[in-house]
Amino acid sequence: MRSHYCGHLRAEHIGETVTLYGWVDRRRDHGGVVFIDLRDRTGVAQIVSDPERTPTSYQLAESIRNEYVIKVTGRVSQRPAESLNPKLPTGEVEIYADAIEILNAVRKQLPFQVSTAESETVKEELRLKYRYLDLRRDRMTQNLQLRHAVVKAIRRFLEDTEGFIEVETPILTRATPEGARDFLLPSRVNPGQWFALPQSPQLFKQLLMVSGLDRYYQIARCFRDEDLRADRQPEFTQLDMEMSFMSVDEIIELNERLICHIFKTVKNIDVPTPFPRLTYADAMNRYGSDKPDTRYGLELVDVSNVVQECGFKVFSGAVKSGGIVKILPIPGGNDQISNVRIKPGGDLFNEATTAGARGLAYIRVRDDMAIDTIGAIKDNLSDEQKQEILTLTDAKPGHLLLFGAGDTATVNKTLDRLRQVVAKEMNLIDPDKINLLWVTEFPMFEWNEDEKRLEALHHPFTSPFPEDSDDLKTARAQAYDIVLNGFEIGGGSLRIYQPDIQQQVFDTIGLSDEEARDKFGFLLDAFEYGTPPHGGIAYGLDRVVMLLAGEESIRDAIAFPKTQQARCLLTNAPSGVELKQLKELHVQSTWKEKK
RNA sequence: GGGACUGUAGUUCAAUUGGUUAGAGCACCGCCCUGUCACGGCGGAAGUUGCGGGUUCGAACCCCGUCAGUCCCGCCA
Repeated sequence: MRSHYCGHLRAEHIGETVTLYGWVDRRRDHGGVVFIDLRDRTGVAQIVSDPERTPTSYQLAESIRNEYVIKVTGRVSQRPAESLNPKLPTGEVEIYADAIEILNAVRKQLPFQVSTAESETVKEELRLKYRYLDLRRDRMTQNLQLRHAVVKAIRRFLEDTEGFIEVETPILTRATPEGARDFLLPSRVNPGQWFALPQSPQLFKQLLMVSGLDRYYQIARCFRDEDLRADRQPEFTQLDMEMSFMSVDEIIELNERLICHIFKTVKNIDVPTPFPRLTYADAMNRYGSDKPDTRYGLELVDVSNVVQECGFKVFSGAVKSGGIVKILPIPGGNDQISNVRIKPGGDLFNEATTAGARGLAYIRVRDDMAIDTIGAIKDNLSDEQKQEILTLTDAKPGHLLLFGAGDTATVNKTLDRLRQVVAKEMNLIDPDKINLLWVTEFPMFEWNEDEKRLEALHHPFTSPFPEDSDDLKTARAQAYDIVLNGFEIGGGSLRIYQPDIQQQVFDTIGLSDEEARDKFGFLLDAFEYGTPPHGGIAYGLDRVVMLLAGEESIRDAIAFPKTQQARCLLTNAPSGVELKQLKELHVQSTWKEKK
């Protein structure tokens, strides 16, 4: 006799006597024959119990109600071709039960139905409160299994074929001055001092390179105390990697093989290599985004040069004050998108203003190539200028051209959003398409207007291009992001390994010597002891799983996620604590309970 | 911190747009049927319309506040 857990029953077991465990989803008793649909993970296994042979089962039929956890012992059989009911499918695997034992009962009325199509639309609030039932649903079970398959593929590839080892790094660590807000934990033993939860194992993995562990990886939990989004959780999992003595090309090549291995193992999909590469400058120019979705076209066209001297102040003024004017050309958009939607109050107009745009100018190309447009363009642009715009955008009859004018960042952001909305609406996205690309040559720094200083775009340990070292402020970083269908799924860089360059970077972002010494002294010290050139990458594992599972929320790739208010509805965390605990931790609560 | 959407029976939704006793499917309970697999038939129970105010002869519907969930902006090296 063999034992099987629910889901392990297969056709090759026919004829065997087995013991099967599982949840009973539904019960039908028909004249003493007990039919139980036993959920397995690939379909429905069926238990048939014949009262003529097994009177105990018949009595059971009277007592089974609702859902139960059961143990069934019986013979695996195949439904015969000459079924009593000709409507029924034949050849199904089912169990002829000798004994059914109830192991545990299920409460009479579940908070929501687990097994019907309707359960797909249950309010998320309920799903999260009863997450253990939600995870019983096939879709969520499959997501967790997919996640496991991804992690397993990663481990197999990195450990067995590439010689990486996994090293765990501390969860209780130091607060970092740059980057996201830290989760802080008071130290009981060290009054007034605080641990921080790691935003990533960044510094530890660099130190591991100093230690000579030249191929490190970790499935690492990371924490960032920022507001949540559909693809952002405060607690998330990275695949974190770091390697010594490898060039950018070598790191990229290894990671392409890793990703191919994951796709092949998990989805049986062959992803062609090498992945396309776009520089940051090209990505911003052509798509207005550093994580463009290149499954469809709709590339942006810069017309700043055409309109910089035109009479329309919004256009010429934007260019003269250092900004740009760009166009999102939409083939067929003339018919698809009405003026109501582009003008104030329309959804596309709102989309644009949400991104920071002041308005949304447009040109419609008629069948005879004449144009319909707003008065300001009609009156203030010369025929030559209009013609040049049509030429640059490769406009054809039926095209709709949407304008963005203003500072570069706002224009790019506006047209990026519009591009995505339009692509979705016009069904330009092939859902089966997998589009992977590298974005490279990021700038080292970005101006932070609020703090009036330069900030590391990636992080302050990223190495600049050696040939750009004359002026670090405008230098490019040896950094790379990997983008899957418009989602940034990972990013990395070659790191700085020379103390003097690290010092220059700290200087550039305005980190004082004392502060640098205080926060990163250990790293600068370590660099004095022969640090190998190294670099690495980190992937957002939850996001990868979300995309592979075809989900639109990262929550569906995580077993126990938080709500947008960063709460766990299952455990109702966070919660208040005893005053005694706060005292031990030398923390005073200033929070007042609302009445 | 800000904007938008949602909240009605266990659950998914409806309620002719302010008008009688707030309805239906599934689930639940009872009886019947019995090779079911979204079984079928008959019957039943089930509601502080998230919560608190207000307007009105009258509120699920309008107004104010509040709570919760979702999406977005800010934020996320």
